[in-house]
Amino acid sequence: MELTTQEKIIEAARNVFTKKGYSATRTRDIAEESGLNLALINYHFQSKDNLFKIVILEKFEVLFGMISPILSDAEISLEEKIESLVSNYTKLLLDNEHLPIFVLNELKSNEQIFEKVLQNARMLSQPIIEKQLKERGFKISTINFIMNIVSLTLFPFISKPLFVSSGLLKEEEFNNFVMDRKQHIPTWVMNTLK
Amino acid sequence: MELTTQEKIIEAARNVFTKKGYSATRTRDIAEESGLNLALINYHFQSKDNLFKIVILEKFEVLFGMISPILSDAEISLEEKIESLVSNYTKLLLDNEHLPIFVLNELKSNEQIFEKVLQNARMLSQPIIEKQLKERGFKISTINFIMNIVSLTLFPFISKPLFVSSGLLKEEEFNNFVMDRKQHIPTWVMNTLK
DNA sequence: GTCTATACAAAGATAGAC
DNA sequence: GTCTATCTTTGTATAGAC
Repeated sequence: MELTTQEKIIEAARNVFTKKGYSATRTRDIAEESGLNLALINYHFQSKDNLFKIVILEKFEVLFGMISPILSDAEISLEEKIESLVSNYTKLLLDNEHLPIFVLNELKSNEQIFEKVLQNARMLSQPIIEKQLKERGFKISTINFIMNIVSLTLFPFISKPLFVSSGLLKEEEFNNFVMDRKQHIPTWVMNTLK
Repeated sequence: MELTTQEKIIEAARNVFTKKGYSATRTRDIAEESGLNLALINYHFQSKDNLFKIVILEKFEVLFGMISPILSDAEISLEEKIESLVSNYTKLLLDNEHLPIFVLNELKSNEQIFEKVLQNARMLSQPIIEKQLKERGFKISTINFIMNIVSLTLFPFISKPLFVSSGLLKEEEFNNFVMDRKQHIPTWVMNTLK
């Protein structure tokens, strides 16, 4: 548990940025959270912006890096792909509730930051999925197939504050709610293919 | 087209807040956008915070106000309810792309602001839906039913920057993409009920 | 009601001692 | 590498002239 100063700053930045977003985060918050002096942030990372880029690219990778390896593996069946995605995302987001809205919100206003990552084109075209859908005689487009899986899995986390505040869902029921959905989503998605 | 100064400020505030969020918005941006003097914002609305509350509550109402009237109407069948929600949302969001991520992101950090609105409990419990689902012998819970409709409809707009940047979807195809989904979502949702 | 000018506070960045 | 103190910029709010 011997973190260097740089690692301490990054770890604190992860917490604060993810919770409050770029603009609402003050470098002073990060200094406090890390227990370090304010000046050290600029000493090690030059600017708030630099530090933010490191954090957001890392979070982006965590959130969307898993999609392509799973989808593009020809050895994995459609059913297993859905199960794997839903299961991995549910697990990830139960531990990182703010992650999707953070990344998607910042992506909206900072598309240029992500260009480099996205140029690696990890998500670009999914010929394997297309082939698997075709072989089974399913008419749905690849993009709709992916969109449906991700929508049904991620959106509950994004809209949690809404459903909780409205009383439709209780805070303490939420974990059970998404764990229950994890079981159903594969069936639901397969039913959209017929 | 004779807008009062107050209306001009609110209109400008709507644009800037929705696009950039609360923290990233400077009152100077709103003054510029409205073509009015900076001092007028405080004269008419006392503070940035006050102005923001007006805008966010209004947007919240626009975004989620339509759900309950549709769902709680016993005269509307399940199929028609889904079609109506999907259709209304698609239309609304095609003209207000930033709306859902804006509201959901701010809701995350400002739940207290919405308490008053949510206490009206327009979404609180949906006995009609429950009855309709039961009558038809569908086993799905009310909350999953609502969540699925909203997820499949709203998430594409929230994740648009991601899919566009990744190349999976082209900017100019997006409108057609969601219009096409509008046709399919009712069928998909009905298939989750069986 | 509206504007100019400015006060005041907060936040990012840096200089220089240790 | 780290800290204290400080500079500069930016953002919110207000005073006072018109």
